[in-house]
Amino acid sequence: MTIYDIAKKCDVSIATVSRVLNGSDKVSAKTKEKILAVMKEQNYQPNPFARGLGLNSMKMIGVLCEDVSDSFYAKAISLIESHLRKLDWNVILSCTGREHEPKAKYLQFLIEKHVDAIITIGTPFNQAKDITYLKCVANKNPIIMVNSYIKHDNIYSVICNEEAGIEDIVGKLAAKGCQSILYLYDSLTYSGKQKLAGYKKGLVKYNLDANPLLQNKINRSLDDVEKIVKTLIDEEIYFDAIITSEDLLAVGAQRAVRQMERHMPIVGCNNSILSQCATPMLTSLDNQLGTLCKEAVNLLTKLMNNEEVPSKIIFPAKLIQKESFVYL
Amino acid sequence: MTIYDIAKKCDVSIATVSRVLNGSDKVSAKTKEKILAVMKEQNYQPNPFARGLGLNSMKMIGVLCEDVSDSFYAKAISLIESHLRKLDWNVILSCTGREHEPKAKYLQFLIEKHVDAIITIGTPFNQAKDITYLKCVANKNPIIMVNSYIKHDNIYSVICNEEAGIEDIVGKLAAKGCQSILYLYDSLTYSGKQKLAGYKKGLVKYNLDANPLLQNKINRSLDDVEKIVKTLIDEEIYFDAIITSEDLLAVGAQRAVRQMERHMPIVGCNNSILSQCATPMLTSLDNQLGTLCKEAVNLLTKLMNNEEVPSKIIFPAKLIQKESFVYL
DNA sequence: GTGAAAGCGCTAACAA
DNA sequence: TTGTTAGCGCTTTCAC
Repeated sequence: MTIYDIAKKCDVSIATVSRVLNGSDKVSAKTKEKILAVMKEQNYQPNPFARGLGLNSMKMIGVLCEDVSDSFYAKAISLIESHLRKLDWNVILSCTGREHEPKAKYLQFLIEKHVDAIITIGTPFNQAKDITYLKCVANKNPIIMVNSYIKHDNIYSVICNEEAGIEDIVGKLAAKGCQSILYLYDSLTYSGKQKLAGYKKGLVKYNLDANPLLQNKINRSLDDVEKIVKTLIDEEIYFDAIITSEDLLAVGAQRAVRQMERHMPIVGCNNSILSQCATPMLTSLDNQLGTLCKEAVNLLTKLMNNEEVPSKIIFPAKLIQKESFVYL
Repeated sequence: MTIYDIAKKCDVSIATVSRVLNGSDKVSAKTKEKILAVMKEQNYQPNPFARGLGLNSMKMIGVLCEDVSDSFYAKAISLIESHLRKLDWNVILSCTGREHEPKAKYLQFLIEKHVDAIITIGTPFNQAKDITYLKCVANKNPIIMVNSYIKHDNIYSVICNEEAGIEDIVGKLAAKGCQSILYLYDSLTYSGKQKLAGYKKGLVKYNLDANPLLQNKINRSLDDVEKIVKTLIDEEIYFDAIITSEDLLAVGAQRAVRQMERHMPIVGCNNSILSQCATPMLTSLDNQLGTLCKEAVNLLTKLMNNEEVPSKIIFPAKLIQKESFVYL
């Protein structure tokens, strides 16, 4: 079933059929109606490749992240996909994995498919070469980064002010009387850097213990985080509160602390389901992923309509206090 | 930069260029080399739409599930994407959501894009109309179901024998002396039905308490599961072990049980990260998702090569015993 | 408001 | 081994 068949059945030219297909107003109501009826009757579906050839678009958006199986990215993709779907856009997925290797190729895969735009979640690109390639891609395709930022033409960012969020938490903990806050993080993505910066700023601002042993970069693993917390306690490094860059780390930290029969406020980040599965439930900094993703799609829509859009949109983070904040 | 430009620069015809593009062996080494060199120099990339038009394929696989933000589906998509990526296939995503409404349209979206095949994860389609449409689609496009089963030509299933897995757990609990096992589940997907059947079979086989009040269908929500468990205890419905169809439910169940100061073995399903985040860590039935996804892609590859493949592949489930199994 | 026809960039059958 | 050419199914310009 092609446009020719429809045209023949309607006694019109393919041009006219094409016009109704593309919603042109230069078709008489009667003709349009007839054509639509036949299309429906024949269950006609335009060939997307042929359409793509002509329009140079198949209405596909490339979505790129490190790892969909991470609950944070998964949530983001879920939100983005559902928003895009409503607007008749399709999502084509590309995951780089967490290995430290060149990742430009994952962008390349999307470019090869001629996606209309690219949305990145988090910071899939960290190496200089990859970032150079990303900028190069941006010259042709709009790129929207959710929770990451690179200054360049045609790259747009929707981010959460996690720096201020963490700094604020430090302040709240200081107000509770905490002096030595342990900070555990697993990576220095854009978001990771913000949070670390917020922690450091907070230490200065509230005049807290700046012992460098209280800042630890570790693997994102329950075992590893439990081990380090226990070691620190064994070695009598004093701390009276914990902030982690990720809920999973907070889960492990809390478990270790309780096994060592200690009590202290513990705060994670992302406000994920993991924070609810821990006992007691973990207080967590919500980076407003829902808002970010919605705005990312919104921004994309505007870009496609050639409207002016800001290159950076920042939302505040929000502390979700749960059980793990009351212990001291 | 098109195939014509490359041809001109190489002083050959577009046919020859096309041949090297498609790895034909009917090109002299010298010509091939020259063409490849120019392609690289010009950074030529074939237009995927034009290619799609000719080959009727853009090497895209539609992946369909209810909800990527669910950790089980997220993991599956992650695995499938990475396997397909290695084979140069792209994933285009379609999520139906969990609302009870017609879902055929989400399949339709993929069909409209002329994907080469469809992989479903879990049971996105449950209503008769949707299943009819799915079967209809199968007449044109191969469909591979991960952890679901529909008998029909061109629909292939890769599943885990969760029925036997659950039945086995019931046996293990009986051996521990449990008499009344509470079973909590949230949905009757294919997998959900298998597990429930396994539970029931187990009750019969091991001659356990068949009180229907011990089988509860509930929402997938921590709050709801906690509520029901507490209510049952309050109402003095006796049970001395819990099995849930999902780790999340087990997390909530365990929390409720402990809050009521009871101890009993608790077992979840999916062996997800959630089971590790709970304290104590939850024993869980692993449905071998990694194996299923790998086999699904493997099967797909064979289908694309017109090799014979079985319509149903079954792997055994595996009980991962963690802390929550030792209490009694 | 409608039609004829020229692309879009590629594949593949057929010729040479 | 290579080239010529006719599609693939659609969009769009230009006439009418």
